[in-house]
Amino acid sequence: MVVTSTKLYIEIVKKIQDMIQEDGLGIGDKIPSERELSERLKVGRSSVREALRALELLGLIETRRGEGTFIKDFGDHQLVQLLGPFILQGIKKKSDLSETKYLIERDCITLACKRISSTQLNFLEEKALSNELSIDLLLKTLVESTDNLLLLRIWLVLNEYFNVSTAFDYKLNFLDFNEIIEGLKAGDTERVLIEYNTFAKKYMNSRSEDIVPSFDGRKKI
Amino acid sequence: MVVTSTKLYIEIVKKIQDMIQEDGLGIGDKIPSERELSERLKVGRSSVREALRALELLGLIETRRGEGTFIKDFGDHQLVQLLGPFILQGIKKKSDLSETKYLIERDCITLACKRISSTQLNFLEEKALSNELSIDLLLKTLVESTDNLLLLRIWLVLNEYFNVSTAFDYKLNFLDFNEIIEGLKAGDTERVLIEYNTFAKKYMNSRSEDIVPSFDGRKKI
DNA sequence: AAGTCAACGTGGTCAGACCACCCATTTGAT
DNA sequence: ATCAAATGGGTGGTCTGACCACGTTGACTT
Repeated sequence: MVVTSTKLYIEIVKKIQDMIQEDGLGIGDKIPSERELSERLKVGRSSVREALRALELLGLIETRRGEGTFIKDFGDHQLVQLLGPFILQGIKKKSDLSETKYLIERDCITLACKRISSTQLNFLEEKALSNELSIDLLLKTLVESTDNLLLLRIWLVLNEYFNVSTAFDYKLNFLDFNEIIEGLKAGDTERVLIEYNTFAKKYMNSRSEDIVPSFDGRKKI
Repeated sequence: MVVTSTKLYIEIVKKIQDMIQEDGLGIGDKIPSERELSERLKVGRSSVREALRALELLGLIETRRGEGTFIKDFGDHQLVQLLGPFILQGIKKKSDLSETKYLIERDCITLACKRISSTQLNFLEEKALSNELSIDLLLKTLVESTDNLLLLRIWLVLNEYFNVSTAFDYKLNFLDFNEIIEGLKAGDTERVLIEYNTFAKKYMNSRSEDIVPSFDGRKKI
């Protein structure tokens, strides 16, 4: 038998990803059945299943009993739901998460001030008026407006992790949202960031003094 | 048979988590073998394995063939490693990659100026003197100095893909490195960033005017 | 033509087998 | 008595085949 130093199911995950790419499959498409994958890749079905479970946890596929396995729109994974009890242990890591999230959001806001489209601005205004604008939706729209798909995907993962690992339900009122939207309209980065910091600081538990003061302490240099 | 609406392996994950908590197991401890879990939970071993794969993916456990399964320090998730190829898949615009890499590096440099240790500074100085300091090594050290494991993992993935997808072999000489190291010593963020920008600009092909001018054009506000 | 239902394909699960590996113990030679 | 080699048991890693539960499809009935 072939010697495999790395775990087989990891290899299978990669092969399936390659297969998807080669066959040009997209969101919603059906991938080969477990039995067919097992045959094509010449591995046991149980190994294929372990690989599929991994992909499922990552939110890349969706399995429907009796139907098959389908490529899913990237997003809501099971993943984080399972972490609940455990995540409380790694305090140090939790700050890693919030810190990283903060940094990326700040970058995205800076970009958004230059790149956001009028369509997206109108969308935000409408949502704010009808009181349907949440912080999550605002941030997501801003990250999207950077027109950087990679940045968006990273943020989606971070945000999902963050939402299940933290009890952060801070709310902004209409005036806060309006201030941000007006800042975006004017392309005034500082104005938007100052408003953003008012609530972002609240979840930046530790070490925040290293990064947040980019405005408060800006003058000190 | 009992009707199970949710997937069995999800249930098993929860039960294992409960079991760990009840037994008061901590980091490094060994959890029951797959066969024993299968017996105690009255489920098939393959189902237990699917649950363990999930926990492994989340970085909560570590399996060692011939030894057993052990509770791991929550942190270095396999997650980002597996997510890497996926996140980057379908990123058509290479500029997304370089832009994201740039933003994260700039954030890390800002943090590094406050957090880098004297040990790390000495390391950089030695490497620079012996002409063994590459841009990659410099950046990696700076990212590490942020003491943010998540940030490090994201950067590692980005850098890896950047290096294979781009022919960027710009070199810095000793004086350039020295300028950066001196800036780090003094905690002078701007000084380091200005030097960093001199070569970072070179791989920021498009849209760079949106982000790079944070120093060049800073005065315009 | 519209409705019914049986066969098929799918994922979900189980049981048992064998392998590769680690480790502690026993065994053997020196 | 000492120490190295062989052994045996326990563990995760993988494969196979079987059965179940569910959705779809298409031929059959009405």
